[in-house]
Amino acid sequence: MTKPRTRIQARNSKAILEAALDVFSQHGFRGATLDQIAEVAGLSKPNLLYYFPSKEAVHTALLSQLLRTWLDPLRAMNPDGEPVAEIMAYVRRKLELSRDFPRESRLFANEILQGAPRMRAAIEGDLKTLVDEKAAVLSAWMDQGKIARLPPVHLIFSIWALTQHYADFDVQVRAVLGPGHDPFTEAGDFLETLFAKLLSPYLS
Amino acid sequence: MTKPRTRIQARNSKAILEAALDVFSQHGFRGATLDQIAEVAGLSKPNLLYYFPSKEAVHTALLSQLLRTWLDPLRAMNPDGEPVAEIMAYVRRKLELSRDFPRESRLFANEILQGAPRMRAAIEGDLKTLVDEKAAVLSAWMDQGKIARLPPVHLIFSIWALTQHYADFDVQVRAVLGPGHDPFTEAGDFLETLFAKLLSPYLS
DNA sequence: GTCTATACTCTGATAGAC
DNA sequence: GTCTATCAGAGTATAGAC
Repeated sequence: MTKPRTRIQARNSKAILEAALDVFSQHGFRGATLDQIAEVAGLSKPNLLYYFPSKEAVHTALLSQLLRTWLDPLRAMNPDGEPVAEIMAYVRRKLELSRDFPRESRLFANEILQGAPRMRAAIEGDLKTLVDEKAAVLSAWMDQGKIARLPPVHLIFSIWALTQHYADFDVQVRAVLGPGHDPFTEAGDFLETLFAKLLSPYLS
Repeated sequence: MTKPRTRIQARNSKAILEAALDVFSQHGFRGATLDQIAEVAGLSKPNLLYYFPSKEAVHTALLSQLLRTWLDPLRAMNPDGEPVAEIMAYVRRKLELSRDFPRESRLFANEILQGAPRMRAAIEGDLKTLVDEKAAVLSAWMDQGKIARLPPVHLIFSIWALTQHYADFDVQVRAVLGPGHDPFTEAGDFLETLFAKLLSPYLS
């Protein structure tokens, strides 16, 4: 079912992936059931299995889309741009992903928590390659004294950790903040301050 | 099986909780199976169910231990100590928890990812109370100009996010760093630099 | 293309022998 | 206290009518 040919196929395929995102992101691969996915999608279970040959296939379809979307903001970091502005823009885009696509973030988190059994190749391949490339860019900026000298890969980890936290631990964040708070707006301001100070090359 | 009375009971209870920690932390509640837990523990499934009445009970036993251990480092933050040193010590202890008890960290992460169905009360209660209390301490330190003015709760979130990332996303961290790295040692140095700069009250 | 019916396996839990 | 046997229900997947 890679290329939907009719309108009804397109609609059902989309409904299935949408439902699967709900269920897989909340319960992980093994905790998710086709019954639940089919119900959320508004289809019978056999009908779901007409569109995708197996549970595994549905999951794989979601994951293959995911990594691309997930890495786009990092890919967009321009080596020829102004260093601090480029990094800040990356932080902002990553936080927007957390805000607008929290289920995708949790799907990814679930996969990594489980030891990345279905993504290991992508992580050791595409992901590592891209990070290495961008770490080199960060290193060059540090050599030029444009930003503070820090271990570049850990700097990238810190951006991932801080932005994804607001999607993955949303329940905890909201419970602790209490009502009357907008987590993502507050996080945006906080992270801007944090990285402005961290990246500043002046002062220890 | 709250109070083991014989040596064999103590040993088996411990083996079950140990095995359950392995399995629940990797697959979440629904993804974990009693078969798997029993096998890892080296017991038959009925024998496991002699010690704990249900799957739920095993999980609950793990979680009730968890939150206490997890919050101890924050609880230990002393309002009468030297502010920067206290916060740094908290970061260090939290990172040590990630290094020494990664499965516990992932168990917690799984529970929150799933919407905290079995921990909501604890999070909205004990956890929130403690965070509110410590946020007040941080605010006082900011008022006294001892540390930079930042949203205190988000400062705490940032410590959680940055330290837990190295446990929860361990697979990704190691894959990206490649061989020949010690993630936790490097993280310790990096986070020390990060929070030193962030907390510094001087300079914007 | 979609549905009903169903095969077959896995999972949580119990009964009862030892 | 531990084991074998087993149950009822849920789980993935398939067959075949329409």
